[in-house]
Amino acid sequence: MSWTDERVETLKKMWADGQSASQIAKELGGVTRNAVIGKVHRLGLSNRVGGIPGKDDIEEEVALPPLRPEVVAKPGPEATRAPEPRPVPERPAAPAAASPITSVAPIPLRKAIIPAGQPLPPQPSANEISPEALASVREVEKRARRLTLMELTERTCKWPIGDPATEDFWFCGLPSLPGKPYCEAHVGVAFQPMSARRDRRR
DNA sequence: CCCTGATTCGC
DNA sequence: GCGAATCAGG
Repeated sequence: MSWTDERVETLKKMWADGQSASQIAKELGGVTRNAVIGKVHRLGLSNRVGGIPGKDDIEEEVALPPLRPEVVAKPGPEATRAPEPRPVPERPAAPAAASPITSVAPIPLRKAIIPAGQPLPPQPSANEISPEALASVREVEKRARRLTLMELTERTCKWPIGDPATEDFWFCGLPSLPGKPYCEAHVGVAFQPMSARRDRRR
């Protein structure tokens, strides 16, 4: 595979959108994440500064020695770094999600987290969940890995637990079922046959 | 162990 | 220019 204009386009778009190199590599196909990263650097759209700059952006080598004017005015053949104040792709500040059990808030997990085609975490009311599944879920949640949003991968359960408005919030994080966004227990409450829902519903 | 981006360097 | 290998880190 080669970097056709179209593929580069996809790369740029996804990178700007905050997708990881490996995700982009999967999407494109025929390339590894290394290839993607390499290309990203060559394209000069590397430093994908996204969130809080942290503290120090100025580094020793460039910032320390006050150069004389003539020295400064004469950049080498390869001294052009695009100052480019890039617009930061909006970050999902915090998922305005709530526990599926205790609340009915929507969950804006963006596509960067949930693979295409996956349904968003449902918000079943308590009376739509079988007592068995409910008990099972609560048991599992005690053993949840308590991952943060950033720690989620395609293989971790993305079921939100707790109140996102507080520190008392995390994601299940247990191994997700292959092809599913949740672990076994959470899949149990997330995916229910229509018939079962109808029977249980009032 | 899963993952992330960054860098190097032979091709 | 390309990207595998490697590095450094969460």
